[in-house]
Amino acid sequence: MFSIGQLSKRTGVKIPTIRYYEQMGLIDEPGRSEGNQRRYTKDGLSRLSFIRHSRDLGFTIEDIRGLLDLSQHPEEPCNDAHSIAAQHLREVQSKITKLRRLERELKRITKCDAGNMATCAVIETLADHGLCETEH
Amino acid sequence: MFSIGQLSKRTGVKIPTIRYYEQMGLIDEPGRSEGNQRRYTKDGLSRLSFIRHSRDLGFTIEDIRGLLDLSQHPEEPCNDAHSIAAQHLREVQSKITKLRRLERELKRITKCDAGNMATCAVIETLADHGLCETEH
DNA sequence: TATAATTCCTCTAGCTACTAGAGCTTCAAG
DNA sequence: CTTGAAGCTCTAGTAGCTAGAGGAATTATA
Repeated sequence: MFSIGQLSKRTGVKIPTIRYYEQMGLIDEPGRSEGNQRRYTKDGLSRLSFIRHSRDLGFTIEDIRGLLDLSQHPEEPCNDAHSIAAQHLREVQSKITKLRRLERELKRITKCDAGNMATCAVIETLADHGLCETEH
Repeated sequence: MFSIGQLSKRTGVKIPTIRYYEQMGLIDEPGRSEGNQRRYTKDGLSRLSFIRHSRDLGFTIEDIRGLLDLSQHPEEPCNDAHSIAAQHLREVQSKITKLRRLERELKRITKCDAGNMATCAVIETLADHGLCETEH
């Protein structure tokens, strides 16, 4: 049996976040001590680790809800789990693409070495969209 | 003089967002028609374009507040504008790095072709952090 | 066993940057 | 002068937490 603090230390999930997940229905309401404090089992620990790990990989709460459901049915085919992960991969890739475009643009405008605002490439570019090299 | 709708069309910023920026103090309260509707000048238009463009480049509202302030002082040196942009560039680059790690991990786990949940790499990886290839 | 330090409880509100909707008023065209 | 589009204010909701108030329970030390 773990207290919420111990669970937090073992999983790296902050205490208020654990309570938040409980509220969102991602984890079951655990048992309570006589004094009404939460007491977790190993099952609770592994479920929370699953959630933590999924969040690290950037899955949304709703994705995780689905993945958790799916993981409860070991005999079923795992197409659904795959499509959630594959969809997420596409989102990640599209974010990367966008950020790389931003990076290029920011690199370009921060290269400016004008002395003052009036001729500063940063300010000038922001003021005038026409100076951008790429669409965004 | 533009109505809020015209301003919205010219800048691509949605109407409620324009009002939101006003509330946040990013743009000045514009004049009003006799019937209390907002009326914008060219100055308002260029300020909003500046904001729009900055948001496209991923600057936060607070960053933009700073950049707008700086752009009002054309005679001053532009070191501050640069450091805001350079800092933002670093943040973008760090996001890219993280996302690339995620991408690698997601690619790996979605390659799984197990038939069912019990042996599915997606579920298994999420359940057991030890199976990850990289830290995240 | 008494007390002190720590942890835990619930509840509410705040963060970013918007977006949506209700219910009402004004504007512009015909 | 009517009608439909556009505008007004205000409130609340989005994701995923985080912070703080005010109080109760648990654990460690004396």
